[in-house]
Amino acid sequence: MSNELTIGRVAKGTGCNVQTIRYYEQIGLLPLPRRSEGNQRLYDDSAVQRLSFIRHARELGFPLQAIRDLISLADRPDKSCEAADAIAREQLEDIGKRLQRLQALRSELERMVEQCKGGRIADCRVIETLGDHSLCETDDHVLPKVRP
Amino acid sequence: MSNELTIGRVAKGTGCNVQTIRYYEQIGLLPLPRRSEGNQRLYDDSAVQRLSFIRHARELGFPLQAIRDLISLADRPDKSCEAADAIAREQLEDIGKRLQRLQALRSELERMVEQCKGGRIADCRVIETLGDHSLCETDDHVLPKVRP
DNA sequence: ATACAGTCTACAGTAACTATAGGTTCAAGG
DNA sequence: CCTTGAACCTATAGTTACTGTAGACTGTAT
Repeated sequence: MSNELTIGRVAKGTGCNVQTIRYYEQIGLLPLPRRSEGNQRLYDDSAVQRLSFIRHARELGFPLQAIRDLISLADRPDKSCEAADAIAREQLEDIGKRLQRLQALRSELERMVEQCKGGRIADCRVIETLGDHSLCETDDHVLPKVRP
Repeated sequence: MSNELTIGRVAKGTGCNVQTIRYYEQIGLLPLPRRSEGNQRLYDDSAVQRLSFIRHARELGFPLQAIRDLISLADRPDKSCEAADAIAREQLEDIGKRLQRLQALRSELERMVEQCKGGRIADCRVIETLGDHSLCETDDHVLPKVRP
């Protein structure tokens, strides 16, 4: 069965909203879908998957340019190995930092929730946890490469 | 040592840029700092820490509203425990999902980089990795899919 | 046949910055 | 002191990534 879906079904299926899907098409992040007789967009499963990917990556805080890079890895398996490697490594570095900060924040929130069970919040250290610079790459706090 | 810093020093120290600091002040995310004779902002260490927190939380993809909530936890340790607990739990749930997705994506990128080392072109499954909805608990919008 | 929900394009509005213009402050060198 | 230039000030415009609205068209269920 070739499930062809309308934009509304795709939106429901991916958690994106309809306008966002059209926006992604407009900026070239999604390929132009085929249209029905009456000019309505019709999508297949690959579009649904790509859109899910974009949405999840955006939720993780990746900018659209990083997502474009990631997609290019998938779209161009014929790309030079060094180029793909460079993109993957750059993203990996960023992901490593995100993971560390998220884990630190989780620990801190877990500790708070645990204390809450006891009936009161003794001292809240969320700010300190995320205010800590120890996971930053350099001392002078250079912005990540995804933001040029 | 209660050193007073100019906005530029704070910007360097936190990795934010100067305009962003003024913007956060404008929208009430940062308290109004005291001013010098010549009307220039002067910050103390607590402002630096709060700003670092905001920056890291933003990098992790939290919207300013969630950050406001988190800050309110730190600012009012006398707040009702249920309210604080609710905010913390909500963020925790979100963080758990982010962590799983990031870890999945990292594994996939690591696998690709590993294949690259071997000199051959990796088959890329980044899209599938993050396209997967299995970590979405709000699966009611996910369309029927054949899964073993 | 007729509702009416869903889709279309085009454009305006929002969130969270980011950059620019045009002027003021301040610390360092002459 | 006086100058000079970097850093600061306010105000405003531009950017990214959406989100909402208006007014017309399509598709389907009674």
